[in-house]
Amino acid sequence: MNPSTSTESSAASSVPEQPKRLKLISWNIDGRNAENIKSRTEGVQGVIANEKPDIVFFQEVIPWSFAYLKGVFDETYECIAGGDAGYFTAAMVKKATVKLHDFYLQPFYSSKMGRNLLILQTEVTSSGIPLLLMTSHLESSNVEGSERKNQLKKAFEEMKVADSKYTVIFGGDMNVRDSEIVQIGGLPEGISDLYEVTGSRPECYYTWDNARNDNLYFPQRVKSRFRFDRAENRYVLLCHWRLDPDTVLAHLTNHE
Amino acid sequence: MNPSTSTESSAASSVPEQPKRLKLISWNIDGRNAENIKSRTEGVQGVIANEKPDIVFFQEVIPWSFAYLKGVFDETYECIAGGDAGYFTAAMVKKATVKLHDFYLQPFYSSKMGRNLLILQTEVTSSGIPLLLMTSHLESSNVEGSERKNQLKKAFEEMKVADSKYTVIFGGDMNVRDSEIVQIGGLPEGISDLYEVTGSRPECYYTWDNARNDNLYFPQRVKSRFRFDRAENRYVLLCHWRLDPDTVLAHLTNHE
DNA sequence: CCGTCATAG
DNA sequence: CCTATGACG
Ligand SMILES: [Mg+2]
Ligand SMILES: [Mg+2]
Repeated sequence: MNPSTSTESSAASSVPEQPKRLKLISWNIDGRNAENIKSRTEGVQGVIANEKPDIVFFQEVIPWSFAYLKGVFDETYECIAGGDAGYFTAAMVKKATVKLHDFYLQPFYSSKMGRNLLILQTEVTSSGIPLLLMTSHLESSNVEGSERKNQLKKAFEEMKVADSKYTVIFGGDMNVRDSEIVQIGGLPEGISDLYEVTGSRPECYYTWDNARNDNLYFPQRVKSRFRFDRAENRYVLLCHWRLDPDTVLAHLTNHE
Repeated sequence: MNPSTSTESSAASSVPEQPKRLKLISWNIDGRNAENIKSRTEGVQGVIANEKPDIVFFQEVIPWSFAYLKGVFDETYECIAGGDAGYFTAAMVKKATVKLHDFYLQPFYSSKMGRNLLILQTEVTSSGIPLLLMTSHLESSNVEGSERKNQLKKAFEEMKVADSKYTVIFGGDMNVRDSEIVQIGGLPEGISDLYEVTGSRPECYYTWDNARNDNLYFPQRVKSRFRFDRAENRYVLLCHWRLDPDTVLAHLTNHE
């Protein structure tokens, strides 16, 4: 059991006075699956408590698990939910290091699954660096590729039009295939993928691996795996990232 | 009603003494549809008689229509069938201009639809230019993309390994999407697409258009269209092609 | 939230 | 030989 994307950043050399690091975790905690939801959520709590990330992006929290995690972390983190029924995204920012100024939702109007974009306007407290945080759980399943590509384009558009003061981080469960990125014309100018900019290390590639995670069982001879969970970055000042392969264990997220 | 791909070539300038032109037609004549099969096949006959192509690639001939067309054109064309049951491909080469030396089939072993590759070893009579002609009707339907891509790769391989004396033309109903070409890594080095090398004229793009051809009716609000029919070329001497938009009318092939 | 297949529109 | 949906492995 592990979050699917865990990264750390350091500030660019133009702000050398305090090489501040930020730790980011993105994690689909499989709220669509009721099985062991209590113990799995306790496991999530344990990882967050150990890792002490500055920023957390969740997908598939449910009302119960959001209340639980907010109950645990309310003193140390701002906890923001992207919905209040079914399953939805959430974001947590560590009060000690990141100042939350505002947050809002951008709906995906043609989503059949109630998906949206959760956006937080924040600031790195120590340096004053403005940070726009975005997370989403894009339309699931291969057959919804067309809707998903539209959602991804809208998210990229949101990154591009953000105030130029912001370093923008868009991370989450994008359910996206590499071929779909090609089909929408690749990443827009100025936006980079954290897996790629950290050297495309093979051990960090798969974030959803049906051979390593039995949370969802499909009776296939050859198991499927994808890089569904990603983080895209429009950087202004924060730019050195490191991807942690141990916490990129294939959505290991879902299962305890 | 029109063939989907009609092209003419002229010899490269290195053989200037006789700027020989060749006319090629590729045409899926919709033998999977029994409706009006007789009158539609007579329509095919009429177009071939008018256009007098040097080379014809057919897909979806059936035993009856092959016998009919061979009966009509046997004196002026070599008529080769790629099968003898159900529906299959066929090729015709005009005896007056193209010499047929041999022909053979390459099976697609994992085809669920009995598809294969029909290959003719020929020679342009006037110039002696060796010409390898290949046609196929690659696996149909969107969901068979994986099988179809394998078939296409095998066909490209066949083009690449052909004796270097040959100019190779592979034309037919490839049922292929542009994205699938990208997924197999694009056209191999040395192979070019006749639509592209003739300037990618938009009026020649769609060869299967459900809005312009009611042979197959689907109750969709927005009709689909694709460039299913293509011709790929590994040229040695023949290299100047012209695509005829009037005969590229969207598989108009199928319907009279 | 996989890949494959069948069916309806 | 389209797209959308749902069942099944
Ligand atoms: Mg899930
Ligand atoms: Mg057909």
